[in-house]
Amino acid sequence: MTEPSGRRERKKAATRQKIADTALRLFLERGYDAVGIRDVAAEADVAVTTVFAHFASKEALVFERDQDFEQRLTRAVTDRPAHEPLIPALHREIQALVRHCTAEGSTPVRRMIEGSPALREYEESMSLRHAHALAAALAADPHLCRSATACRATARFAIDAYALACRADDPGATVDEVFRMIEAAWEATAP
Amino acid sequence: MTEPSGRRERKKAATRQKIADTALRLFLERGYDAVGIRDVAAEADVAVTTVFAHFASKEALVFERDQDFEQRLTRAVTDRPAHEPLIPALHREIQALVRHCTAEGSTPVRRMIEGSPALREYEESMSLRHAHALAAALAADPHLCRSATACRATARFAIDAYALACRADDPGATVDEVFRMIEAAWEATAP
DNA sequence: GAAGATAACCCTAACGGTTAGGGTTTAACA
DNA sequence: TGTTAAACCCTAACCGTTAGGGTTATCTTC
Repeated sequence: MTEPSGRRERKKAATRQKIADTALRLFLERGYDAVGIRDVAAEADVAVTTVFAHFASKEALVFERDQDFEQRLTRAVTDRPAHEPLIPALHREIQALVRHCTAEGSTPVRRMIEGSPALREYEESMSLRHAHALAAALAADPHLCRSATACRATARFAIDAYALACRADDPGATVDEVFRMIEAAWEATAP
Repeated sequence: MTEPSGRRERKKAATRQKIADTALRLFLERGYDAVGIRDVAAEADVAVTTVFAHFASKEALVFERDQDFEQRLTRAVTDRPAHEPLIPALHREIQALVRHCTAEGSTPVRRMIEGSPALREYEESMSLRHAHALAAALAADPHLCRSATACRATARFAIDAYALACRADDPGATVDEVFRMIEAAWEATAP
């Protein structure tokens, strides 16, 4: 996003990118479990320790792109036009995120994730973090006078909608249907 | 549950119990991360391979008791009195499960789980499995004519209620509040 | 009761993700 | 220009987990 100015930062970003690209390529070529961290490091021509200096775990190599997920979610709430109701704004953003995750080129990656228990678990734990962040954003919104429980539940429901839709036959329709439920649930908590 | 008849089965069950007890004791004494599988095995006086013959992973040692969770959930749906509405039955069972998980003696275990990312992740992935099973039970119920999406979403919402309540200040009230939302969401899917 | 069959267990060695420790280069900057 | 610190490297290890192959105790069948 932000252009790195110094040579050092540029080189660092290049190294990171090379590792991520190499890893994803090898994973897709040979399968996630059949590729070791040592393979990735060798192919990217860096030391194993360098891989872990850029990525917290082997699984993180796969989800490299999804860093802004959390930010997009919370901003959909905090940056929405004044007086716009919450649920439609959330609905729209989740819809967009689902489209991004079910786009044409993402299919092999999704299949890989679904095929590896470790990756599924990792994705799920990311979702938990996202739900926490979203719940905090909801609780902080001055226009929404709801209990902490209502905020936390709604945040998890929204993440559920995303998770279900990414695996559904008709992702768009799934988001819409689950958000009809979320809308009703949210209304039921009106003070 | 079922009394093992032969000596072999009794000895096997005893070994399993000894491993689980030893593990939980050591974990609580020294902290989950500070205790290795080799420590548990040595203290329980068995081989490391024996530990993994009884438990699929280190994390599974902690959740040894919660095997019937899934069965209780699905049975709350399938075995409920004819014509009893779904949501109250689910509500009641989740309430009971939460009480079980927040009971007096469970506090140190909960603190340990919350303190270890590995355990939190494992618990979350168990929850996913439970949600799958519950969704299947809902989809199979002839009295509930709802879409697969509605069943899956409701199942996840119910699991969310459990997860939120286990970590809440007032677990009972949290279950009640979230189930008011779930009730509304479920009604919104009526055909 | 003796003779297999087999379940439960043991040991050793290894694999793969991950980290600690400590060294070298190179961009950044005073 | 010299100093600092970030990025990187190597080696060796830790830890969860599994494979391979052996020993003992229980079960079963004759």
